[in-house]
Amino acid sequence: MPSMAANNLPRKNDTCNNNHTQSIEAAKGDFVTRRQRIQQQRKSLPIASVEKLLVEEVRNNNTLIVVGETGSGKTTQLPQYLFYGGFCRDGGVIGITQPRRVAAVSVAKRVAEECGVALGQKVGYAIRFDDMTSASTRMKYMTDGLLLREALLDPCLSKYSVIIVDEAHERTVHTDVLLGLLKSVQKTRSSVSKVMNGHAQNGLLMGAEKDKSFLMPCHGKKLSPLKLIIMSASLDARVFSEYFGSARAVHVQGRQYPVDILYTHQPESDYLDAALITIFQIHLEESHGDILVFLTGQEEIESVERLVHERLRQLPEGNQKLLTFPIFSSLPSEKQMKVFMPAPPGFRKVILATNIAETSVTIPGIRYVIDSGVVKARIYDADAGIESLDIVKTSKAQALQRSGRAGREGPGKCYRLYPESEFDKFEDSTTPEIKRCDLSNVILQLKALGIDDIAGFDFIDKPNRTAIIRSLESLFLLGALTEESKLTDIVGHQMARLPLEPVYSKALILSSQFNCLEEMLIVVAMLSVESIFYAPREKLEESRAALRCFSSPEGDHLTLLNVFRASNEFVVKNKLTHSKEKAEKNLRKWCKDNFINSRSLRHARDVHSQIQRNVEQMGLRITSCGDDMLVFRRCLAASFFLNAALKQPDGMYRILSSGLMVQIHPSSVLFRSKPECIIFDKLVRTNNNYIRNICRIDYLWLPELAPQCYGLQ
DNA sequence: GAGCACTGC
Repeated sequence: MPSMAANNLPRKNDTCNNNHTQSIEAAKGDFVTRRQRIQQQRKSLPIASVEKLLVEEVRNNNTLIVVGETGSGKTTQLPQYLFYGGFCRDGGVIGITQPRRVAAVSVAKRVAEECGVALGQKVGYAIRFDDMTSASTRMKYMTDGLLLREALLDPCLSKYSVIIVDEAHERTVHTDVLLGLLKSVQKTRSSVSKVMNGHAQNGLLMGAEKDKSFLMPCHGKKLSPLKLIIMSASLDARVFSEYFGSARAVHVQGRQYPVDILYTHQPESDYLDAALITIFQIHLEESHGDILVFLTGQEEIESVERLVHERLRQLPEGNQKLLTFPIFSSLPSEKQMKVFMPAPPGFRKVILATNIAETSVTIPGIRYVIDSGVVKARIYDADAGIESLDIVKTSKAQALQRSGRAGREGPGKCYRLYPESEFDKFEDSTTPEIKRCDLSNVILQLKALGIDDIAGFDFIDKPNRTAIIRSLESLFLLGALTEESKLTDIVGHQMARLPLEPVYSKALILSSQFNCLEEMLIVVAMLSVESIFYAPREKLEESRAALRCFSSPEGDHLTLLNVFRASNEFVVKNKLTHSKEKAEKNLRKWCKDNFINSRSLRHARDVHSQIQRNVEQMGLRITSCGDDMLVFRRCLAASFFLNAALKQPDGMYRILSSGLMVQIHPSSVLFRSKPECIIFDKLVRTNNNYIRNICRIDYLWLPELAPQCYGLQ
């Protein structure tokens, strides 16, 4: 194989440096020892002892549950075992799904290195905006959401011989939908291959009669049965095993150092104060090692940070060697990166984190964990149709995950700020997301896959019936579904194809008729990402002044449009005179000066180019309304009519479709001016019912533009 | 007068 020779040579960024001072021979030597070291590490992983068993189990069973704790090596090793076990013969691909992008990328990189191949060849990854795969890719790491999207184009997932769903215990909405889909695909593919193998040549696919929708695209193709592996870190494999018809489960040992769990004797009335006391108790009495504190949000993190600094000043100078680092998702990435820097000699780090540090971010050097026992979680009230962020108790699994963060590099200690009796009352695991979110998108996807009976779909956990009905109604009002709840011919299919929330897709489709698709692409991209503006407490005034430069009296949508256009102008100018790297660096500086989160803006620019390609492929005409913002606002009203609200005498707003009383969020540019009639993007209940991203509209537009909702009866 | 965490062709 010609590629083998190339694969044995060191690659860029590997061991060969670019200035040619190192001889090829020396580089080869380094490379060999590095390869040997990797092979040794692989062999010492707990999973290595069961390689043969696992390959046999997969060969003999179509579905297998693999339970492996942290450090077992399951994610990196199992795909390689199966590859060398012959599961990619005939060109089949092993797909491995992850709930998070970073995991898909970093694991793929590691496995490519272990295999000694360039990333994107035998081993690759695919995530939104970034596809590192090729025709020769046989082990493909990806996000579970991406595989769901792939299923829209190829409902039988025909290129995959094996699909491994990793981190299934997290039970994200994507994982749950994927499990249902895979179960169905597996059934279909078994029946197709049985037929193809000559059991019944009369064309009647009896066993799969129920799954008609999946059969059609598979029909006529010779497909091998799909091997399915569900990997979970939870100790309880029963749920998955039962769901897949008593599938076999294999347990693989983890590799974790012991963590001492300490509880309080009494319940703490104030966990922030308890956290503070515990931080200093560890700092003054325990040996070296960094501290990770789990809190619920930015506000708590910032207040604990202030309190630590205050108390530190009261200590003798020798005891002041303690540094705090906050980390939460909306923190700009430069600041997030600081948690990874080792503390200066003699100093101890305290990391104050949200649950971002539970799974998404692994910080080295942690020996002590302080667990508040609470988390801010999304709750969905299906009856009222409101999402809220509530502080709730963690589950047992979550508490275990948190304490595990202390035992990654050596024995550790976890201080739970609650009594053991309290822990015993925690739920075993966190409620699956599908039971606590809006289902419009899930339903649209399933409908596009030909699954019409949503309530009858074989979910591992059935979503709330009211939530299903509510979403069906709103999809009907948006024109995606017919009265019989079938996907509508053009609009419904177009909406399912766009990787956006249904109401945003609707806005894009409508805007091409209103001649403002250019503006809507920008606004939808900006609404799709995390908060664009960054307002640190210590620079509140400056950040407000920066926002005023962009703000529009018509509302937040047009303000976002102004930000995107200003940034784009800056980018275009910069591209002419600077290298790509320099231009990107300059854009980050521009963002910082304007109190804009550069990560969010970059994300919005990625979404923008993706959905621009999408609408072009659909044949929509991209035209601009120029300065005629009235047209644009009318288009917003025609799309977001379910989110229209009227001002009340007391300054509150009443949502016309539900009657719910809400307030404009203080971050809105219309917080003070309070127009008579508005549409909003999102409603989230925190301390109040807050609506975010507001645009001024005319009340009289509603019966004209959304007669299905506001028409005269 | 205030922002859990992820994610998508």
